[in-house]
Amino acid sequence: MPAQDRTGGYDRHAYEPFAVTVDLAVLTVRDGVLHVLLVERGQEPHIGRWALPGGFLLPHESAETAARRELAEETGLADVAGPHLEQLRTYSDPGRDPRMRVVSVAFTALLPDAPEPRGGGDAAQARWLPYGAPGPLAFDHDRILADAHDRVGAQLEYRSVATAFCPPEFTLGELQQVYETVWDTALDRPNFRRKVLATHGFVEPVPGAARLTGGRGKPAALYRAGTATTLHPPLLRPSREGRPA
Amino acid sequence: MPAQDRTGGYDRHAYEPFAVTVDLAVLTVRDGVLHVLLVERGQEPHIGRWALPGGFLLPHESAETAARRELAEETGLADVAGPHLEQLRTYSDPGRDPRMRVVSVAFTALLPDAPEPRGGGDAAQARWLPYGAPGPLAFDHDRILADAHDRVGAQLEYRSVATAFCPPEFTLGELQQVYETVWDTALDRPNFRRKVLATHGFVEPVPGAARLTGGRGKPAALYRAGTATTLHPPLLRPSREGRPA
DNA sequence: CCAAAAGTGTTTTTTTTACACCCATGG
DNA sequence: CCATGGGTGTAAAAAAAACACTTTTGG
Repeated sequence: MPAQDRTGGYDRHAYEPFAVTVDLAVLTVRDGVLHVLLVERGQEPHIGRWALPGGFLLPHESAETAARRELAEETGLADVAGPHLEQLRTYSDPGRDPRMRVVSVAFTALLPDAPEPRGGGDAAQARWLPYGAPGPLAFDHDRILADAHDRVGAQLEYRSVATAFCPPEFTLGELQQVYETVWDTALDRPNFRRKVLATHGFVEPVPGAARLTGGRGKPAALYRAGTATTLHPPLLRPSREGRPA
Repeated sequence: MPAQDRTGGYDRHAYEPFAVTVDLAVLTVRDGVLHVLLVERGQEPHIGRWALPGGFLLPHESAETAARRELAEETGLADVAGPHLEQLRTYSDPGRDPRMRVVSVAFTALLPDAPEPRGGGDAAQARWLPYGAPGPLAFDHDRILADAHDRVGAQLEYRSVATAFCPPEFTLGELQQVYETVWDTALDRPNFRRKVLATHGFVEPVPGAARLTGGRGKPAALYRAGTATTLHPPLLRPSREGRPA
């Protein structure tokens, strides 16, 4: 809620000030492996550990604006439309930063392929690392990253976010690889194709265009992201009911 | 992210302080109508308008703790387990409060039936109002409330949140009414019943218990919320493809 | 006996799955 | 001509939808 009190007048001392930051879980799929953009910490606490990129909100920025700015600084991307960026949740446990009270708004960003980040300025150099590879991250970033992965996995079912992992023009094989990578499941190609094409507004064909993938095989038709944001019907993840633990 | 900088040392002036609050979208279903818990504002800005309940974070509180405390204060409930409470998203546009910079973490709370709120202390009296009935709310609360409604509607499909609208023991008819109210759609009773019972962990029967609903008709068997948090398979909302706008 | 609400059964339709098969390309 | 990846067809199985019908209660 905006500033408000229940005792009558407006009281400037009714609140405590907090530092507000954004954290970014930036994901991409590279050769069938999920990668995360991480920064190595240069000072205590957690010096030498990997951390999610992020930074403070400037006085007149919304969290969304700050997240997009940080993303541009960290990756060196000057994208016009910009990558897919979405709020994940806010982490506010006292003690999540030992130095001070910090409330952090976490975002998930999805990027096509993996342009190696060019340090865009004063920012510490960020690097793509395979998801799960770097040991424990700094602060509560393991938790944030796990939440981001869960959320993206769930969103693939009913939102058209998978195309955010793909370049502007992509093949259905590439789209399928996104699903298989994030879900860590193999999918039946004919059935995947049919579902995607039946889900209207998900993808639209680029007439006549085709591209060879992997150097061999029949060139694949190209598609662009459609206008839909939600998938009707959804593309449900295969159930893992009778599966070995 | 926790406090961090890119320029070397730790700089206490690298950030601006913000006021951090929580806002609550508290929902219940009463007689087949969705109701929201609202507070009438007693001072400027937006004096006399309805607003979502909420308040400031205390220095050593997480947003979740603050939300639960505010909910208890506002409703007078002293629930042990407490109602279903879940983070919605964070609203941080500069200018959302004309007086100062306020970042607000919004929550959705779901309650069974509608205990009329008893003012639990110094809090302004809160009231249940039908969803959509009160004109424009204060600040950006219309947006927050709409987001909450969207989210809950979507969650009914793949999460077991519907039981949070029901008392500890409920009939399948009551559960169905939750779906019908939030989705604003009629559902086929036999099919609904089958789906709910097939979704394992959603509900479990209370052996031998039954209750008369509406004074007439066959007494309905009672159920409790199951242990599942996600629904397998999901209970998909009927598609509105060929529907009149 | 009637109305109302719960609960069961069954047929039809649609969707999903599994898998066989054909196509186009590079080496 | 074979390996590789793209693309189509189809029959069997499963799931969803539609709707008739039975049960149990209060009046």
